[in-house]
Amino acid sequence: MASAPVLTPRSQDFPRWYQDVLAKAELADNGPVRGTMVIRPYGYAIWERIQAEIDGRIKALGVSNAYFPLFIPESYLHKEAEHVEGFSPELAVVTHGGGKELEEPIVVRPTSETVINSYFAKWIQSHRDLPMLLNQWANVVRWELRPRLFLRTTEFLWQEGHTAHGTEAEARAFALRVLDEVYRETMVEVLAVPVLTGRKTARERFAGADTTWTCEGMMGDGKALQMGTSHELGQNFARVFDITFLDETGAQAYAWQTSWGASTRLMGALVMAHGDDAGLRVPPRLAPVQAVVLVVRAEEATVEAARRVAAELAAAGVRVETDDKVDSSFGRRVVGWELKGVPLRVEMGPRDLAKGEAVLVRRHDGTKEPVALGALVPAVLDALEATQASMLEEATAFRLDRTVAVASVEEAVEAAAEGFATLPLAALGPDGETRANQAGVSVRCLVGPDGGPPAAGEDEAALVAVLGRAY
RNA sequence: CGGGGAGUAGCGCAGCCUGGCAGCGCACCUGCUUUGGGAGCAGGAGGUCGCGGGUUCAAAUCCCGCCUCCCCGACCA
Repeated sequence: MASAPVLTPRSQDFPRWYQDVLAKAELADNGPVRGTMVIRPYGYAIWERIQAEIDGRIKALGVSNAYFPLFIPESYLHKEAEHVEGFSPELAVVTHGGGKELEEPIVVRPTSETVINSYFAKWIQSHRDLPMLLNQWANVVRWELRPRLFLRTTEFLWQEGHTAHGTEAEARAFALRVLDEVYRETMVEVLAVPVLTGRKTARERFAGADTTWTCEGMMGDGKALQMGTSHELGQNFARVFDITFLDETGAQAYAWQTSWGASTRLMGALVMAHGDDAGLRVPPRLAPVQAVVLVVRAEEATVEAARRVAAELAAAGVRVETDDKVDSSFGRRVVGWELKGVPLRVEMGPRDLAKGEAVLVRRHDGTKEPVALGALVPAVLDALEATQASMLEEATAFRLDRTVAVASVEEAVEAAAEGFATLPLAALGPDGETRANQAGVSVRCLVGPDGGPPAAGEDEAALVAVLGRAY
């Protein structure tokens, strides 16, 4: 029974396909105010899983969660020159409260360096107070010119980590640990997105940072997405917020700081890195629902058997749901679960039961296999593992296939139409970045000769620039 | 902010040129038959035609002004 495609085909119109997926997988809707977003229950369930994975890794580094206010005195933003310059154009400012005009305008946080550091100044007195390692889960507001659900919304959810250290070396090491052990690991191991990690150029780095480290993913259309950043703030904020401490020798010193964040943009990355023409595909380690037990027909024995199977799977640690909504047709329900990207379906009908089997269907590649009921639990566990691995392999192969080593900016611009271009930093030259930018291509990050983040003291001439079009 | 599209039922659209009962597909409700890849038939419900003004006996349609959304670009997590 042929029918119209469920979604706009990805190859036909990628942005349209993206929006179709968000709508039909019930991830998000536009909010009533331009650029705002409603995250629907299924989308939020995925976000909560992302949060849990990131939060656990943050805490493993010894960081504690805290919460700072949404409102920031405007004057705070002005203390750090580059910071205010970077964020001023996109601030939402509150000028009235309680029916009266405010004496000092209040800014809705675009990020929280300023408030948090004003408290760090209070809390840090001695080298014994260091390192101070805090994180908060919060919403922030940036008045973006061109909003796009999950990728660039006026209000978005994220975590922002803020730390203070006694030495530059310690701060740098911490920023890099976050980049690797929190972000890269979550993105690669959980989201199955093989991100590149590297350093931002001066032009691309965070407003107020000395160095910005980034995770860059390749989306299904070959464009790059910045999925998380970790900044070395040097002593820039310490100087303006007066974060000083007495070191072991009794000398007064400014703290060295980092900040780092990852946001609901990761939801966009998930869709664009793994989605296909049938909808979303969620990697098993991330999926809020890893398997759905699908009752084909409404027969009592089938429903009972399905419930039993679901209970066994749940007992084995699988996040499982039972679909016995047989007042919808089988085909409709299948399409619904495919749109949502649930990794596995266990289909159970009277024919299967007669044989003592169920049909195990993998969303990742569409393969179906009959499995004896007694062997279902291990089969599901295996299929989840295999799917996770295949998704990462597939995304990695895609990125490699779309990455070209080039020798000039012109070649890089050409290659960026399809994906990434790698260009020796020496060949980029002093004005190469500008020329690439004019062609709609940016330097996503600088990597060392081995492809990872450049090591401390690495010869700049040996670095490689990764260029691409970006979201 | 520059360029390009579009606002008509929950979603997708036709109608507009040439003014004359506001329509189609999907979704929704009821009933029956169905259910192994978006079921079929029958009967229903649902509308400030983006907003404001103007022309006219009469405006979704013509005129003026405004607003919003989407896509491409510059900015960004």
